[in-house]
Amino acid sequence: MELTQSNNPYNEDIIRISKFAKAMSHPVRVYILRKLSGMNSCCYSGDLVNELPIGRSALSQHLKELKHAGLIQGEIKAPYIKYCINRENWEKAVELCKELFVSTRIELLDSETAL
Amino acid sequence: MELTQSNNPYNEDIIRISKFAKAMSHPVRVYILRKLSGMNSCCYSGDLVNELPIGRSALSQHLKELKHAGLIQGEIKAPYIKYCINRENWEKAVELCKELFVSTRIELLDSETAL
DNA sequence: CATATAGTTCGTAATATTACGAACAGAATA
DNA sequence: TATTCTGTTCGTAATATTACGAACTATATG
Repeated sequence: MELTQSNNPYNEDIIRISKFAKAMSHPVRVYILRKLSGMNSCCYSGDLVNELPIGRSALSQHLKELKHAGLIQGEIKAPYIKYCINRENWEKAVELCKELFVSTRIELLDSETAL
Repeated sequence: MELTQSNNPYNEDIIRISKFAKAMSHPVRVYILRKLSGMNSCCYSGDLVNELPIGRSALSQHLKELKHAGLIQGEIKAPYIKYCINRENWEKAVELCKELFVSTRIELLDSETAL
């Protein structure tokens, strides 16, 4: 099958979901997102280096990738950089997941009410 | 930091989420999962080859990856193979996402009620 | 049995991911 | 100003991902 403008089967949502998933496809990045996704949570690169078995440069690359994916943002608090979730894009990701899981929405709601 | 048995920061959930995300990190695989995740939905490899700009062998690799991740399963209906979602693992993935998005649960519920 | 059909596996090549240490940039501090 | 601290970028190497076509397996069909 030939890919043209008119018959592109990968719509905007599919591309967004795959990019979001790619950003979350490494344990280090999931760890960071989990840490940051709590209400008002933030952290510094140094915190992560102490918690994780990874070097500073590799960690910096992971942070860069999460920034590039729009999922986190860094605020300079010299000499540190304070990282936190990019709420707008994070909620967009939540939306996309919700849409994908729409067929299992019944189960989702069941477990929500059980909380 | 050294990684030992006792201080492994990547727990089971983190590993599972990253593996699930990896399985969803390519547009072809998101397309397949979206197609199959609807109630009682299924498809054949031939359907996908006709819908997507990808060869049979590459598609087969993507299907293999989704199978390996436990997200889909194939049932032989010779000469075809009928693919569908592996509901058990799919719902586990929903659980993990829900847990990750727990901090944005308020927004999630808001949009649920709006449906 | 010969052939066609559906799909997988293999071999290969191009590109992407991941990690490390060294070198670097910028700000705080002695 | 020299030094220290935090974090990024660069260069490099190992490994993983992705795609293709050819060859293969298995089943259905003439």
